[in-house]
Amino acid sequence: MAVRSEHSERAILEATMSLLDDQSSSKLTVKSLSIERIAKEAGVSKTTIYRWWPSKAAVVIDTFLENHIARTPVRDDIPAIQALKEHLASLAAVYATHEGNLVAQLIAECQYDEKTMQVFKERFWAKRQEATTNLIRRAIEEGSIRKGPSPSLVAELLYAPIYFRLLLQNAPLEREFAAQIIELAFSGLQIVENPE
Amino acid sequence: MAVRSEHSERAILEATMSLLDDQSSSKLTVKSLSIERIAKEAGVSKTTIYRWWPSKAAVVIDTFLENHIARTPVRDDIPAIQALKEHLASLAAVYATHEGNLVAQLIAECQYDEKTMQVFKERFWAKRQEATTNLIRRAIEEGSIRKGPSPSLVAELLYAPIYFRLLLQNAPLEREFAAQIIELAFSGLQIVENPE
Amino acid sequence: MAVRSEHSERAILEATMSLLDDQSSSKLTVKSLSIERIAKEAGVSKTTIYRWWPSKAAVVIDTFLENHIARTPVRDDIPAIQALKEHLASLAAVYATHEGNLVAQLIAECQYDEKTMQVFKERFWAKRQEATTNLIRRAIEEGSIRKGPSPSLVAELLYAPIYFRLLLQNAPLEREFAAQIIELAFSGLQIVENPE
Amino acid sequence: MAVRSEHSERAILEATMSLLDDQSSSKLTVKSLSIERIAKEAGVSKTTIYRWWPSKAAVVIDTFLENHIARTPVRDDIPAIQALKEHLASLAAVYATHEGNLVAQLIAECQYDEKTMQVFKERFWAKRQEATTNLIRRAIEEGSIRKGPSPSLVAELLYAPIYFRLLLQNAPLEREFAAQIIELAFSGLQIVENPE
DNA sequence: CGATAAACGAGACGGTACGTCTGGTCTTGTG
DNA sequence: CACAAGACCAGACGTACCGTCTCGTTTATCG
Repeated sequence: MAVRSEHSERAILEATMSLLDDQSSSKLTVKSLSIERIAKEAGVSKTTIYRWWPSKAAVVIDTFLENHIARTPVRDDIPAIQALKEHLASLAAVYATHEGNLVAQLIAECQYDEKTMQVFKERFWAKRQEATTNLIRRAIEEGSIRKGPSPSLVAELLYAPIYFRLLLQNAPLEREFAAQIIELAFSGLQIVENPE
Repeated sequence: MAVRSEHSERAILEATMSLLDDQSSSKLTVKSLSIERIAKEAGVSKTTIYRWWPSKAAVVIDTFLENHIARTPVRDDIPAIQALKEHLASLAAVYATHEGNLVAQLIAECQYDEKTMQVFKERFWAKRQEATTNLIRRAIEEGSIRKGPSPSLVAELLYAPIYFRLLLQNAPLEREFAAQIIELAFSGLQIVENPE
Repeated sequence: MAVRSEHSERAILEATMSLLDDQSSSKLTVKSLSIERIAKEAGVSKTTIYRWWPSKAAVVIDTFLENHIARTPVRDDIPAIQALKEHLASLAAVYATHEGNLVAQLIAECQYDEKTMQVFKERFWAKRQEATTNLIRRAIEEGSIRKGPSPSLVAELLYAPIYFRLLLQNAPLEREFAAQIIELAFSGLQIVENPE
Repeated sequence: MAVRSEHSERAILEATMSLLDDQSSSKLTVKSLSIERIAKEAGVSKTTIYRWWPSKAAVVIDTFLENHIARTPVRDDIPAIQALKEHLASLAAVYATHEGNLVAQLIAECQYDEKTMQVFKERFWAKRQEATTNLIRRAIEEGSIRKGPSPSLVAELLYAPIYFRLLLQNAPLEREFAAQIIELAFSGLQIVENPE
């Protein structure tokens, strides 16, 4: 009834991170990150990795996702509307880097494997969704967003374009994109009757 | 001066489609679809596939993407606002089926390979983007959307949530989702000053 | 620290032998013996073969060459001259069969690949050359061959015609051919002055 | 009723020769000389080659074999014994070069294909055998070789060692080797009883 | 001379095998 | 007795040639 070796775990996560960073420069991908490479780099046997993680993606998630969440926080010490703007802008900024690639590839990995999708949703999306929905709810309470629309729907309307660009690459992800989205979503598309 | 064999091409596309459909039920993926299998199924040599398609993804794109575009048309014989609603609703409906899975996996494949992304954008996205941007432009001209915002930005705001749900699966894709998005985007999030 | 699987090795050698024998009848060749076929026949993955043998020829050598050496022995329990005669005769006899074909094809294979030649020389020729040179040396010591000529040169003079016929097929290899060669080589071509 | 295009034939033979010479330096082989490559190099279609030659080896034979025969002639304007010595020495010299490699590889090719062997024997060996047997016969008539042994057997005894070294590479082929063989074959291995 | 039949270049085709790679499982011996 | 080391099966990868097979397009007699 031996127990997970702390040393091995650390070695594996560190090796994974180091490989992902090496690849940062040379434009390589999560796909090119094999369990064999991680094992070799970590000085650990493949068996050990397979024993504790169900898939390569799970290792990657453990390696950097929490980190990623920390780097794009949803602040609750400032007005909600401001927190929203900052958060979206920081998302756009971070996703424009190699880290964005990793997230995109992680999402890609999820399309192929139900279990990975599950893990991804539990470890990443659940937290995000909760935080952002709360943020919108707060914005409504603070009077920055009108009452009525469901907070989670609003969250989707605002967040989706960021991920859309991340994954479809129809245009580069820039900081201003976040502001444009917010502005457009706030003012709406409807023609407003001339009130004069 | 020989020329592409129509027979082979048809066999390849049909075999691919048949494999993708078989896999529909058994929950297999584009990833598990190998060129060798397509070749065998089509009674064709691998060489022939490699001669005409640069990658597995390209075959898949040829197999069903045009079809997919045809099945979710952007009509120009009806008012733009109505065409927009119908188009988004049909997208949501189609992406709720196995076909949605295929598109999602295709987008996933693109995250791993620059060339595939290129092909995907040329064969799929370019058409879509043009059609939808034109649609928004027409809606503005027809007076259904206020002047001002860039048509392509509007298109992104409206389309993104559909793909967001397709890829992140944070909630099921339903027909009504399209309507909700449109309604929200039109009315906007801003608190409107009391006009009277 | 795992180690070569005895089971796999045996399976591979047996499969190879069986394929070579099947081909014996239908006049097929070492060339038509692919690594893929051996792997399939042996129920083994290609990787395993490539792991332990550098080339197809190396597998074939391991499969039958030692056997071949054993079947055409150089005896040291009888007078050297007699051992020589028997050995050459048995060589001629064996090379007249399918086994001769295999040896010829192995030598052919060597012409195309330096490494294969190396392996062949180490595993086959080194042993043969040593044994035959020693045999000649013993014959000299026993007074059956005159002192003077280098034993290895003598060995070449006697052996070469056998391989010559094996490879050039200018005439069938028959048992008597060995005796003819020996007789001719012993008596020499020189005109001997009448001594009376 | 068109007829073999002289231009194509020349182009094919020249392309083959050029490829063989290119490969001379980089230690490549007849095996690596594909019909496709010859066709491309010659600016000719594969069909044309297949129409006139039954195999790659046949092309190679046409390309350089006659040339090779011309370069190692059996002279009949000098005493047979001297012609013999010169011929064997020139064989050894030529076979020590890249040309030797080509001959060796041609002989190798013959081991795999009955038809190629046939062509090789007709185009190369028949001529050689006739010439050399005649040479020995002449040597006997001139009194340089004792009467008795069959001329063709003598020819084999003398020639075989050259080809033996060419194909087995147990030692380098040097000019002196020819002389050593002749000397040994002439003096014989027998112990000569003290005559006086 | 104009018809016609062959030889031609081009190159697509179904195949076979190559040698490499990765994934995930199984085995062995060591600390 | 958990682990590293790594052998194992499986099977896809993309490439190279094979020999066969249309395709039009020259050529070059021969009727």
